[in-house]
Amino acid sequence: MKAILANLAYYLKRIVMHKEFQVADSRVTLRDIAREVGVHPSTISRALNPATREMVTAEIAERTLAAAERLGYRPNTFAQSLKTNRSYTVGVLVPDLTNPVFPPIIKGIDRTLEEAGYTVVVANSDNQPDREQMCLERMQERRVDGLILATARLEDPTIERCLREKLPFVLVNRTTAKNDIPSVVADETAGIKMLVQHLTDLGHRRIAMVSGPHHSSTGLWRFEAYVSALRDHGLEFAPELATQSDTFTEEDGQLAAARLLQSGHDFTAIIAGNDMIALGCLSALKNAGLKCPDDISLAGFNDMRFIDRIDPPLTTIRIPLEEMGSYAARMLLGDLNDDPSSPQTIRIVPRLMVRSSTGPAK
Amino acid sequence: MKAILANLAYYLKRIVMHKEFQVADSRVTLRDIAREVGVHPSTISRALNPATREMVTAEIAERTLAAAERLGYRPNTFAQSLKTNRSYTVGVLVPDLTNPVFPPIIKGIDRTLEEAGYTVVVANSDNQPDREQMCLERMQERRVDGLILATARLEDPTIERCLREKLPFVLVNRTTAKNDIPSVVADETAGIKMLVQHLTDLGHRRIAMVSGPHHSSTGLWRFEAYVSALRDHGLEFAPELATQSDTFTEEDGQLAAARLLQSGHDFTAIIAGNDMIALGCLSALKNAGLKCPDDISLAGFNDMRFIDRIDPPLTTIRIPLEEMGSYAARMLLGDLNDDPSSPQTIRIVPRLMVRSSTGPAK
DNA sequence: CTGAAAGCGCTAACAT
DNA sequence: ATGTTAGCGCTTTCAG
Repeated sequence: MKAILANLAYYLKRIVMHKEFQVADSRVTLRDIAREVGVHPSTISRALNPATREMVTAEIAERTLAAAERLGYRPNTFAQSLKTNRSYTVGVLVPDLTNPVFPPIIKGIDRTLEEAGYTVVVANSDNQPDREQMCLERMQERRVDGLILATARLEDPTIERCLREKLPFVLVNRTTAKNDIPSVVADETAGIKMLVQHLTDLGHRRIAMVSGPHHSSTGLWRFEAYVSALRDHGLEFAPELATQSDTFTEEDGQLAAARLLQSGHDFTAIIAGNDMIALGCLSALKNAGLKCPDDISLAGFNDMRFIDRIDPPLTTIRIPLEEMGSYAARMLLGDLNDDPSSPQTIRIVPRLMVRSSTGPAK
Repeated sequence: MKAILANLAYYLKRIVMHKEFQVADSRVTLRDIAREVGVHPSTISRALNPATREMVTAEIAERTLAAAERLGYRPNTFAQSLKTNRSYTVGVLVPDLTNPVFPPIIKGIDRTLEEAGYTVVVANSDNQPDREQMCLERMQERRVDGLILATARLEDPTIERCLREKLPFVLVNRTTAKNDIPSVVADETAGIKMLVQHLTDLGHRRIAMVSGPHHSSTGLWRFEAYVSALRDHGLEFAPELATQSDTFTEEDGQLAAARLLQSGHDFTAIIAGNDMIALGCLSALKNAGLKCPDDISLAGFNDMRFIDRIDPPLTTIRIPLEEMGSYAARMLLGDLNDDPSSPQTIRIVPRLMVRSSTGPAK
């Protein structure tokens, strides 16, 4: 009796659906396959899941797979997630998608995570801390299994929150002051050293810096590396030659460089906090009637796309961005699977790219 | 093959899923709030949903909201989606995230959809049709409510499939041959006309074109617009001056431009299918020992980021990319809400950006 | 090896 | 206005 009612309900459902969706959404469920194969839905579930497939007869497994294929079965991820409490979704938070540094990182993350069966959800914070929190909130609502943050500041409330809420997460590109969170970053010190070496080789002795904001690791550490690299070369650190850009953007880079130029101090080279800031420096130099590299040499950091096509092609430090993203993804996967061998931090060694924006000191 | 790939992803997922997972997730449910407030869970559900809030007493609504806040309640989207069959997720398919054209489009989409309560999932097809199908399959597994495709070719199996499966979707940037699908694209004809006008104003009579691949609307239509714009100016279309780049990349653009140059035909200007191809043309010109714009003028299309910083700054056609994305998102929202007033197609009028890559004809 | 049954957290039709 | 009830589709004990 019960079974009859159940069947009746089923057919009624089909009829209604036929009308509403016009076979649009062939919502095939386990039960449909079960009916086809002539076994219980839970058996179908077992047959479909490779991890439990051995529990069923080879013959049933085969017929199940065939029927699933034939009917165009697609597991309902909501039901799966509701049951297992796993979303197979990872959130990625970036400060600005239109900054060419991030797309390759995302690509690397996506590739690696996709292979592991995860879906990536990218969110743009537009460099605004409150938007960042909003994004995080949404990710939590979406019940992401983990997060990859490319937005880290040295003191970072978003990270504090992830820690507090015990969300598995890793950092990429930037890290925190304590650097105690799994992260994949470039070896900033090594990169800056290469740059200083390159410039001193060209005869530069008065090297200025327009660093990124010191609330981010890439801002502060590159600055500190600059100071110590100068010392290594027996050059004195002159505070008046060090300026800080408020953000990693062309605009603020230009402003900072303009301040530096207006100060009247002399120098023959500038190291910029990254390529974006370098672009700003270039504008400032142009406005001041200075030629690069004839009057002032200029170097950047990141080797972002197209930076070799600008005028003049920029000498910079290449970071394997896609690889960095891929590492971060693997690290997070290690986290999610409680793999203790997963490293706590990776520091990628960068490479000097010499181009035309640096030349002999005047 | 398609099915095998789809299944593979599924299996991989399942294997990992087998592992245990313990999260310190403060899983507050409706029942917890119900207990606090002293009413039935369904009342809480009604109080929490703005659309049904009027069904409950103001006092209970208030206490519910307070309790939800206090307990840190977060609705379980899986349960909601399972019940309502709505995921509030939209998929966006792009051919290449590292092409600077797409991030602004995505940004516009994201912004608009986020406001409407949707989450955006971006997938990268890397210009590979089979990867595109895989991405689509994943999106369907994720049960996206709709799709925005930036990958359209004139004849497009992915689009055919969306149509067949009755997935709500719109196109952005590119469209299909029949152009019968809701889409937001630039007015390619108007853009090319501006370019031809600009070049003829500068005295150019022999204008070549390195178009994008003719299997995409942006490739073919810009080419056709070029032919007809020449006619409008009383210039004869010379087939030997028209080359096609296999893809919208620097590399293929360079190859195509090199072919054009080696052909020995003379011309004084090149219109490139887009800015990426223009970059390739620039390389080809350089390799041929030709100076731009002194020997040959060059123009692109899209006005992508940084194209004004290259050497020489490129004359091109500006498309409001973020706006385009935003329009596409609104269009899809109209679709999802069965809004009949939602337009079927939007053609955005672009703007000529004159820079230094174009000059008087020799 | 397979079936039965429970239930993940939520919504919505129905009942009061 | 609120409670009751019945699932959404799946996984996973527990029986047999």
